[in-house]
Amino acid sequence: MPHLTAFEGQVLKAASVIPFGETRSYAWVAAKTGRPKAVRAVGQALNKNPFPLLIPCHRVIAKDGTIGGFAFGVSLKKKLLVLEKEILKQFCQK
DNA sequence: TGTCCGCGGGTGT
DNA sequence: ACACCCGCGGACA
Repeated sequence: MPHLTAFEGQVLKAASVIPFGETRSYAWVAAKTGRPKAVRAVGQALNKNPFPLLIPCHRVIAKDGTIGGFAFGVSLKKKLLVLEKEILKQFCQK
């Protein structure tokens, strides 16, 4: 747990709470941190993404549903979202 | 849709 | 203290 600022901690915390197969907006995360207008700062925090494997940062997308960006590539982010969606579907069927 | 501006926090200088 | 970066959001045309 490298030196994270309080704000970054809040962001990561909020992001880690996002349920599997679901998505939230940057504004949503920002609201969770108590800084509703700090959406850009949220993006920066997620971009740094100290724990890519622990934080579902790919579940955080823009409010209009578009992918803002992703540290490992937007295409991968899309794939991950689709993949989770598919997996979730499998669980519902079986 | 496309453009523009305000926004908060982190980091470098 | 200042400037610049950033995975945004909302307003407006």
